[in-house]
Amino acid sequence: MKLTARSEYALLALIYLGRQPADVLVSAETVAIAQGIPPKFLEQIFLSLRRAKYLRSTKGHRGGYQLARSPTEINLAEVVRLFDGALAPTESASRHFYEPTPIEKEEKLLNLFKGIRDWVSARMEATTLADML
Amino acid sequence: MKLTARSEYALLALIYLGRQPADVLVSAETVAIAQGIPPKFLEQIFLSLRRAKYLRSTKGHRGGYQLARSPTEINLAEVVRLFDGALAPTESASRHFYEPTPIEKEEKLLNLFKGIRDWVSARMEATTLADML
DNA sequence: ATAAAACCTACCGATTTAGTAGGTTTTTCG
DNA sequence: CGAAAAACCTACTAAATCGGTAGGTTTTAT
Repeated sequence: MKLTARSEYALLALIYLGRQPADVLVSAETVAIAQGIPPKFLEQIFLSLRRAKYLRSTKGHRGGYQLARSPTEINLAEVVRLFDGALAPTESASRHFYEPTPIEKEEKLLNLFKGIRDWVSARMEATTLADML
Repeated sequence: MKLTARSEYALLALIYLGRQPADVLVSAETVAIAQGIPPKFLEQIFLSLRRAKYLRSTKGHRGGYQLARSPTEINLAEVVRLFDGALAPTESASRHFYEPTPIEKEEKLLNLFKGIRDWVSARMEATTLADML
């Protein structure tokens, strides 16, 4: 029931970048210091964010990062999923894969958790980076 | 964003016990087999559930467990918290305790997560074991 | 040429998780 | 009375995950 530091940091960094004018490049180092994130750790996170097309990067001296999409087109659910995987409160698979997993036989419990997952997903999908600026 | 096996198993076991007539004793072993839970692991879980007053136990031959409260008086939020701790999606403390943690400076983000936590809590507090039977 | 930046991969220590193991006590039943 | 069945309790452990760190390489502006 908890986010990892990775997704928290990713969100904080995206928020910071979202506040910059669209054409400005900011180094990972700068963002790290501004948001209180371990610099080398943020580098890794930015690598993932770039590969997932949330960021564009420019190499070399005076290079840096900028958002690759408008803040209104980045929803928080996607970002969190990128780092933490599914938003569901129960796995209900992976282990016990050979036979119907115990919880899956308890329909009401399963539906409760599905309902929660759906609500949380919907809530976070409806929230964009723009809402956080 | 995920429950541990402990709370899943606890819920499954409670559901099973909730389905028994109120005065029947069931051994941990029986519940374990019925719900597909590793028996010795379930023993530990039952120990916690008894200490937290969800279960009553009777020792010795023909002994076993039974619910200590009516299914309508056991809400799922409490059970999950017993094993997994708080339901909040972000810790936002513990680390960084010396200075205002980065996420706490981002009010909007923080409020989003508080809102989610509150909704999930409310939902699970409103759901009782009786609803799962 | 140098410095600043992104890029990339490997590693690592601590914590948490999901159990197992192995005993002790208590109680009922034959 | 003795055996079996049950709860009780504590310690251990193997594996995964988490939160980083380290240390290099490549690219580019100045």
